[in-house]
Amino acid sequence: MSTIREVAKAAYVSVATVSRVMNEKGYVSEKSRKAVLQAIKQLDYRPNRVARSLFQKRSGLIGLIVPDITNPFFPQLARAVEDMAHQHGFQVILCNTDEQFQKEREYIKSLEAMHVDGLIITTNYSNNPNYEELEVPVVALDRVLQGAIPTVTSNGYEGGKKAASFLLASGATELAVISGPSKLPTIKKRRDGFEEVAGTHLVASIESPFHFQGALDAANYLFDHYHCNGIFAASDVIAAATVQVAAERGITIPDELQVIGYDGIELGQMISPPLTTIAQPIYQMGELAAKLLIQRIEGTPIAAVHHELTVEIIERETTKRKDEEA
Amino acid sequence: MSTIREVAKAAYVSVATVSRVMNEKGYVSEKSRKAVLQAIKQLDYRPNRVARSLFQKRSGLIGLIVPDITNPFFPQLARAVEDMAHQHGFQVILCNTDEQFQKEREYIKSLEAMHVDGLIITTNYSNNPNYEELEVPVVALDRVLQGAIPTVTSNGYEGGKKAASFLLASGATELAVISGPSKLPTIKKRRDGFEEVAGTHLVASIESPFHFQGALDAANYLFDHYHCNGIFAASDVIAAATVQVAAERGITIPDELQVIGYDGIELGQMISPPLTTIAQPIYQMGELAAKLLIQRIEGTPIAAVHHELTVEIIERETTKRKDEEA
DNA sequence: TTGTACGCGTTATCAC
DNA sequence: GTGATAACGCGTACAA
Repeated sequence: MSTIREVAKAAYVSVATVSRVMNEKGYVSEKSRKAVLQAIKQLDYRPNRVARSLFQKRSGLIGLIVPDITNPFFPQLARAVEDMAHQHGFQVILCNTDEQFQKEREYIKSLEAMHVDGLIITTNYSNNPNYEELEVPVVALDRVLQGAIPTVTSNGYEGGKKAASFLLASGATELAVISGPSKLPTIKKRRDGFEEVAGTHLVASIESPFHFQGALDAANYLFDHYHCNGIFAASDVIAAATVQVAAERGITIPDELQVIGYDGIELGQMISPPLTTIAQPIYQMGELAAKLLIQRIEGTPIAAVHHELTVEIIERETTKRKDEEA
Repeated sequence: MSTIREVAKAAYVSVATVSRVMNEKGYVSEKSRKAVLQAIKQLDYRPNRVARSLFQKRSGLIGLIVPDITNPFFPQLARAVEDMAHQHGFQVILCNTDEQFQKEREYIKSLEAMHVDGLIITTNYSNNPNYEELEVPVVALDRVLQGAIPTVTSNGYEGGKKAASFLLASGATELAVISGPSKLPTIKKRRDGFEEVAGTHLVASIESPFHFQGALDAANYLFDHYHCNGIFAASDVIAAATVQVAAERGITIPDELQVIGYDGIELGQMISPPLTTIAQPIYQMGELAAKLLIQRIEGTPIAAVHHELTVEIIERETTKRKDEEA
């Protein structure tokens, strides 16, 4: 890879002139412009972004911190962030924390040291590292952070309520919720909304980890100890596990049992029967978070508001159509 | 963030001494070492990695190029690469190309300009950009590249054969394969292996895109035009679509129809009935690719060999147990 | 054992 | 219009 100095030499001008041509700043005669352009093409010169970063204190890098990209909720989010970043000339560094505070801190230190221009954080802790004290702009995604940090989530409370109303309207009378870890505020809201509308129809409320295996256990536990005909799961993965356990036990869906998930990931369409779910606008959430972050990076003052996007029920085949209501 | 100069001042030594302490190189008296360490802690000094990169010509960055992180095969791969990279002090930059040659080239140019230390490429083209001519080490993952580039794939040919043998042994007599885009060599091998063993039992061989919607169409097409009782799908997503279409048409699995997928992604366990599949060691593939790349980066000479990992059949419920064989 | 000074590749600020 | 040159922060000869 050639340097600006080599280009300058080849074009018989100084490095300053080359720089001016590259950045279209300041005056430069048509003649030397041509010469420089020619040399650039010939040598396939591209400015060394490391050197540029050092001077400008801007790396063009964004850190994206997720618990685990393997959890099917995150790839879409990551994709949205990457797309938006790419559009604005940023690259994305991917970090998996496994929800470990220690790993998250390490990553953040490391990213700071390499002078990333901003951070998008999607992991969920109850305790918070002082993100406010970070020198780089931060946006929280699918997570509420205290302090002056912009946040993007979906309206889980509303989603929980919608799920309950829908089940009730479709003839379910005994409602249960399989929540995620309730120490996560975004998750707890889903359950709260559901329980509020479910009211006296609520027969069970249990928790499950996010991964499939754990959710299988949770579903089995639920079926062993309670009887219900309408279940709201706090994630589509948990819902998929519930559907599978029901199938194993010969419980027919949606006749004997209706199930609603939460997320709207593609998985929902892939299982049989396809899953009714409360869909978050995942891609838009990622896009918005990236957009907010980039605006902050570029200096636009952004209110540290909480953006709560609306969710929407996608009716598929784990619930009864309202007009077929029993 | 403080600089080495500030640390030097605080410790009443020169920057050289600080550097020596940081990198544990050269002699430094116990006394100044203490002082420096003290100052480092006090100022929370971490060397600016941009400046360090500029000097050392080593960025600690690895580029990971995938078609689409949203395709459920890639998150696991990405996770493995990131884990291994992290263990060795590298960070991973994620790039989605959508299989567009143009985007891939842009990304590579960009990554080169930011002086990434290496590249892992997982996209599949028939035409090849001259990766050999790149100045940075490259490793191909799930893809065969011509030239002196190390490659990691799974043994698709063997996998295809295993699928056919298994179906035959479980009583299937009319075999079909739903392949992926056959211009991808790694995919074509799966089909070739299958067809070889299927022999005269092969009744249909069609292609499908990788995404679920397209696979749904392909499966419908297959059922409309052919009759078969054993299907091998070139990916688990395609298999999931096949299972779903079969369910819609009232074809019982595995009694009337047996299905085997390829990949071994978690999705396979989540659908009903759980999918029998030819599992690639996805995580190990990512790990190996990253390991090879890092070795090359660190200067260990690595043979540009093709690593072909063995696949394994995971028997779940879309096939009949051999001992129940009809 | 320690400090000074230079180079890494770029951009911006001056003079000319 | 254009060309030296001083930063940016770090690591390392080389001199002390």
